[in-house]
Amino acid sequence: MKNSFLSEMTSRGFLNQCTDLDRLNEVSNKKPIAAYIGFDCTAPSLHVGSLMQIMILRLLQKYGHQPIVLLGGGTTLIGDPSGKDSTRKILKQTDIKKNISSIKKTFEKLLASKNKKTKPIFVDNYSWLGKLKYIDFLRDVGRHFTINKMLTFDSVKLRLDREQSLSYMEFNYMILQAYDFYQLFKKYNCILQMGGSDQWGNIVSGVELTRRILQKESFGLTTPLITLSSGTKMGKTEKGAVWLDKKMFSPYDYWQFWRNTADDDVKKFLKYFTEIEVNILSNKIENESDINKLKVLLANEATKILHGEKAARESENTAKETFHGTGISKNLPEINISQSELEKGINILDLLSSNNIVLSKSEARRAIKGKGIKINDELVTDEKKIVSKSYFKQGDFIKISYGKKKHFIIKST
RNA sequence: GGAGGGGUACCAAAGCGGUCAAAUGGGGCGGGCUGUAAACCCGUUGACUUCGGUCUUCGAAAGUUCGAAUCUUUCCCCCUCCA
Repeated sequence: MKNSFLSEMTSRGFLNQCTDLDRLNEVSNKKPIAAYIGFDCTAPSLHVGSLMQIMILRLLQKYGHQPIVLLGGGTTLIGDPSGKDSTRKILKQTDIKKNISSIKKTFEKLLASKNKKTKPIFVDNYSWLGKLKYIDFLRDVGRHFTINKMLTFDSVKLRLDREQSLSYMEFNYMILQAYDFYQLFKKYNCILQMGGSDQWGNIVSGVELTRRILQKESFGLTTPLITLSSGTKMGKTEKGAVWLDKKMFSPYDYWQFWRNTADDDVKKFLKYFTEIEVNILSNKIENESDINKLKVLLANEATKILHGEKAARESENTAKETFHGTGISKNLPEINISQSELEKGINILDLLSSNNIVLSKSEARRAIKGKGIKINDELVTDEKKIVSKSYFKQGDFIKISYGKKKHFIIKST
């Protein structure tokens, strides 16, 4: 296979299943295509769970194809049952709208928009789903779906097998998603839908629907499920989900997330989440005996893609200073405390709890008992300790640490 | 519609009148070891505390009792079997 979109998809390990790989390769090598991936809008930000899909959109652009980003303003109202044990909470439309505009900003950072031919097209499926007329829809679209077949899809079958309820509303999800594909095919000549492996059923439905209504060929492709060596789901940290929006998850935390990748996942992640050429990458992996250097490489590259080169560099420096050097990085999260309060002195428990370093005073007490709190790298043993101006190191800040990885800087205002 | 089983902390699951802020396991957090890994070991895991205690919690509400997660009544919700 020559150097093409699909060849790189393969070499990076993004390929799980495709409706017709050879034919798609042929078509996509002949001329640029438009391809879409849909995203749920259940939260104001995407998280790393969607990152692989985003990397694929970038890859499309790299090879001159056009990505279509479908933000599911309509389908999020329903809730995709795929891969879920139970029905999710139903969101209000106003919240979904807010989520969409917030998520869109992230995409605008991640996808290049200079080149007219490859700049992303954003669509919200509410614009057509919201207009559907029930009877017409049943006649035009519903007739192409048989219950017999729908019952065989994993998203449905798994629920039924586990005796979890599946509402009629959710049962319709795959039809709506299929309809999305059909609409995008008509509007933008979009011939390919991609998604995670749990989307296979929904995607195939779309390919079939397009064929039945328009007698046109289209393709579906899924990515593998990311499995961690620990067996847990990717993207959870002590801080919760790893969000892509820096307001919800700071660039430094993001960098740390990648830096803390398990040994067995590093090589895989380098392929997935960096854009280093595959052969160069294999070379690096082979010649590097220190796995921690690879983790730093991963963290730098991944952070660069999302937050930019500067943020990546700063994060690396912050990490170096906090974990290796004796210095204190000014990039750590800051806590501002008024001059007058500092003059008076603040009890350590209050300081910790009122600045969200810990959730309660009880937790603060526990942390101190368990040797988890340090001020300027000195262990705090007395929960009655008063923090005042005299702790200011190098003149203008105090470093306060909870455990080995959570550090804060206190400044006076 | 009929019969039965159940709702306990982040999750799973014990407890079935006082010794229960609630066994145990998982997860989380902290410490040790190390490489900011993994595995392993230790501690901790409702809130407030002058460290004596105090307050709020076992689906919801009301009641019995000196005393309730545990007993009674009503309500809500889940599940299993039969129709």
